[in-house]
Amino acid sequence: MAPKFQKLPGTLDVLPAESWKWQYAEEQMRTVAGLFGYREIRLPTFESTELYQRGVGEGTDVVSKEMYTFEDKGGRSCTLRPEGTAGVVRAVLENGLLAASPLPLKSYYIESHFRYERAQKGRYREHHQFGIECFGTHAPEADAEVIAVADMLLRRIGLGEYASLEVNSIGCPACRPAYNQALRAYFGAREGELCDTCKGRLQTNPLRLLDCKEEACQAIAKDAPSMLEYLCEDCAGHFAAVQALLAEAGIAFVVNPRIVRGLDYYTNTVFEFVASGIGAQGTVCGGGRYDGLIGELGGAPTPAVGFGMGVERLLMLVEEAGKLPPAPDGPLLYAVAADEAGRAAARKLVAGLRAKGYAAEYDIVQRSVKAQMKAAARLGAHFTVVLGEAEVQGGSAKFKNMQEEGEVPFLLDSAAEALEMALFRKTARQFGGRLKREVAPGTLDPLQQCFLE
RNA sequence: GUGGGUAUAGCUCAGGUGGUUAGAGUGUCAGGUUGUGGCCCUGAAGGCCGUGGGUUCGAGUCCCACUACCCACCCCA
Repeated sequence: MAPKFQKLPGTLDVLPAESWKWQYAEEQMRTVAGLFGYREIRLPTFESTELYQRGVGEGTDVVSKEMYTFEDKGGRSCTLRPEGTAGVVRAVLENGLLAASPLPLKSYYIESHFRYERAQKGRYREHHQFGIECFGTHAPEADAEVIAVADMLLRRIGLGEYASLEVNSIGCPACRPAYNQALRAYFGAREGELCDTCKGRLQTNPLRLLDCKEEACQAIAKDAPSMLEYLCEDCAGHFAAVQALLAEAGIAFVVNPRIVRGLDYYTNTVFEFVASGIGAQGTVCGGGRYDGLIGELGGAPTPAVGFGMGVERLLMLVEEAGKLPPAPDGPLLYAVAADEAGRAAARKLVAGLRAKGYAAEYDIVQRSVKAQMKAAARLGAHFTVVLGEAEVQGGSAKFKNMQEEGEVPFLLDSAAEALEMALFRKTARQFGGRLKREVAPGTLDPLQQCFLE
């Protein structure tokens, strides 16, 4: 029975039952970004089409055939952002941030990107990306730091052994032309064996031949001259320094001379974190240096590095690896009402707990006691209490622990405080005294926090 | 843009060679226990079988088109 309205191809619903996974991932992203001093930037979802044409590059697939472009009522050509960097650069320049703030300028974002392409596992038309950008330094330490952010996030989220880092350098305007020349000479000699798209790219962008997935092309590319042999002195030194810094930081990597990025703005360092388990889309995170982009978009030439990380892909990997944390706790109390008097008492008790900052629920569908108990169990409530005429008269009720055995009588007037105490004890047992050292600051709620102090 | 596969209940799926009231499991709701969850039992609700054509006396079943989804290419996160 096809519903009247269905979501558009390549879009995704994140339903209430699983939104906590997204919140968890985003929380980790914000935490790690914060540890490295990156601050959030929030930008418009659409920009002028020209920004992307100039920024990402007319020759890229993203710009030439994947953009959601429309004309608004004022006759402007607008485009739903297909990637994050161009918009960040625009905002940084428009607001004069490079002049007004101390360098480096570090920012991060978590936002939707839109690309019109055929959806498949791990690839969507609207996908979410966590990205960071670091402006104003050409030092290799910046490259290493940007990579370290991605590495730390992947480790914290449980993917340390599942995603591997590949790095490369694609040179700068000083050394790239010579390399392109060498590639043309090498591939040109065997042009007949190349696939059609590669034949075309031979002139326009020979770098991309290295990236072709065609078997025949790969076989040829295997022995192609490496960019690394053509790097100018500056680029070679920079790349060597980046590698040394990564090694020093204990971040494992392999140099893969065949990684090239699909966006035109990259220079020097490029990198990808790749993993298996999300279909054919192995790249969870991709990025690199883009020293030419700011100038291209009208700013004073400024070096920059950054990366983008696919949130959907990240979550797929985390689930695949079985590294998701347990689902969040249910309410502290579900107050079951047996009659009208009990209903009023339940409302009061629940309101009191909520005011203290604890999740608590009662039945708002007027169901039977049994159905309310079922609802409480399904929600994962820690405690239930059945309230009716008798309890209201007597002023006390038995609170049932839903997760262990046992019923405890509490006075209704002080039930909220009693439940707080019960939660204290539970927390104490769960975490024990070593908690302080093992748990990162900010991951505990205020109650757990004060228990520790 | 290209190729392959799929489309039946909220979800996962059965429904040889076309035949009359379309099934299971699970989930939902209710009852068995007139005030107590998880196990068990019973019942109910929930389907113009993706959409539109065609073949046929008759189509969930065969044919065509469309659409969507899945997988892959391309590209990218």
